[in-house]
Amino acid sequence: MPDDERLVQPRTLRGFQDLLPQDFIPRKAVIAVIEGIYEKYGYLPLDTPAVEHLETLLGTGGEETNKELFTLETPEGEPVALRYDLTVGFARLLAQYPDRLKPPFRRYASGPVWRVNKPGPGRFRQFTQLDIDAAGSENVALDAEIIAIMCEILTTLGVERYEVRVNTRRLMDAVLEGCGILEQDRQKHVLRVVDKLAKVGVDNVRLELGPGRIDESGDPIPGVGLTRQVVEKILDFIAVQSDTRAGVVEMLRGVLPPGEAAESALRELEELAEDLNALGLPDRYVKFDPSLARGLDYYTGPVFEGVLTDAAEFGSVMGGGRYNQLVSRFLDQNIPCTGMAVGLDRLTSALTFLGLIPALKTTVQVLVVTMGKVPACETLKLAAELRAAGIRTEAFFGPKMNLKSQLSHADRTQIPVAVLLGEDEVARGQVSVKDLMAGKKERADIADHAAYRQAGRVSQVTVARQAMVETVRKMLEQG
RNA sequence: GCCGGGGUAGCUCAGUUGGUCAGAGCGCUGGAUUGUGGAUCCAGAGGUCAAGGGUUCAACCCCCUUCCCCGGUACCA
Repeated sequence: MPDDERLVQPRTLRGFQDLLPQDFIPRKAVIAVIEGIYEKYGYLPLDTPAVEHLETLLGTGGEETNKELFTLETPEGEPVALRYDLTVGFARLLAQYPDRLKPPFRRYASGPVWRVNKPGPGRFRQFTQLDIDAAGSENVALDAEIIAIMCEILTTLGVERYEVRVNTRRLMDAVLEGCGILEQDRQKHVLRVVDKLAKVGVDNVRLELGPGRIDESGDPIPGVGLTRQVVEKILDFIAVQSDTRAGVVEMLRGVLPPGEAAESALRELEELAEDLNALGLPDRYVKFDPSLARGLDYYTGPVFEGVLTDAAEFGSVMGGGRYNQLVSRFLDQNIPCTGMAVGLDRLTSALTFLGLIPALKTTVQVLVVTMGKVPACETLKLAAELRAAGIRTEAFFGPKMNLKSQLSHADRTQIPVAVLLGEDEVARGQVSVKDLMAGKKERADIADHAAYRQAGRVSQVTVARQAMVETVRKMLEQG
């Protein structure tokens, strides 16, 4: 490392990541699949700014001062912040253009969001969400469709074993109300604890709902402080599980407190079950799970979350829910909405882990290389011809123009085909077309270097210029 | 935030009761090989041992402070 004070140390911010071609190429493929499915379900693309007024993100009273916000100041001194999801911007949009975005309205949006958290595995301060939202109806048929989208995404990406967990906030609301827990803070606390069930187990949840516990590191975790009786009631509720959605509904009847809130929550769940059946979503993929809570507290109805069974350590890779009150932050009249976002960074990490994403280092199909004194304009002409035929082509121009470094470049980046142009070829109006993948395979067993070089021209043909595009195309098809 | 483990070459790491301890592998560059990728062999470049302070005749090593990274936990509208 040069000891030079003028040099800036190259580095990224804590929780931010660079994506090199080998990371970004597979990622783009995933994005294309997901956005294609969004459009298939009638969602329209749009975009909103990364920066919003602080009050847009916080709500007017500034009631919640959230430490996860990346706050900034404009040059004019206005308090602003980076968006922490794409949903709030959508709600703002609905309120801002009531004449142009008339409900029902569906849109998808993709892009980076920012949260000030402690980075962990698959967890960053800047991460990318692919979001859909549907506005203008309270009908849970919309929620069912979104769940269908979640399934279709995972199926299309080749995931064989996954689970979309579904619940509705109204069930837990009814349980809490039945237990006499009415304060919002305590309700939120209970939801947080319940949501940890799968992670920490029922015994720890019992402790955290009651007196609290000491975790493995010796750190005390304060409990909600509920009585034993109430804790058991809640545990009975979240312990409900069944292989079928109908089974869960049936069991819930037994444990829910009597009353209108519980009745209507159950009716909502039943309706959702019917819609999910109508969409042909099997019980083994879409499950009702009363312990599912999710962090955001703008949710008011159904909530959902997708997990890859064989990559569960990556956490949920997509999730969402219904938020019927959020737009009323910006508008007198209320517009009910529901939505879902895919966490792209986690999803691609998990897919890579499962071996479902091919590790591509390049999108280049052909490298044009030269031997001897071949003028650059000859190279450019060849490359242009290949591109005109729709072939992704890189013309090699590097610090060293010897053949070894040119072919090494192709080998390193896994470019499948090379077009070789030497002085001989130029003189005869020919080119050499080389199948690099086949050549690699054929020479793999050669140990002696001289023999290796000798065999250099295997899997290589010399053809007339006019036949170049056709020859390249055939080679690419075979590969 | 809290608990624990770390920061030595581009990467992964070794190192010493404190005294030729500035090291290895991989990678990189050059050569063997001026029109054929890989492997091999040879050579070479690359370090203020995270930063600052302290103890000592002597510190990469011990102590203090700060920063950063990793794991767990908390938090995540």
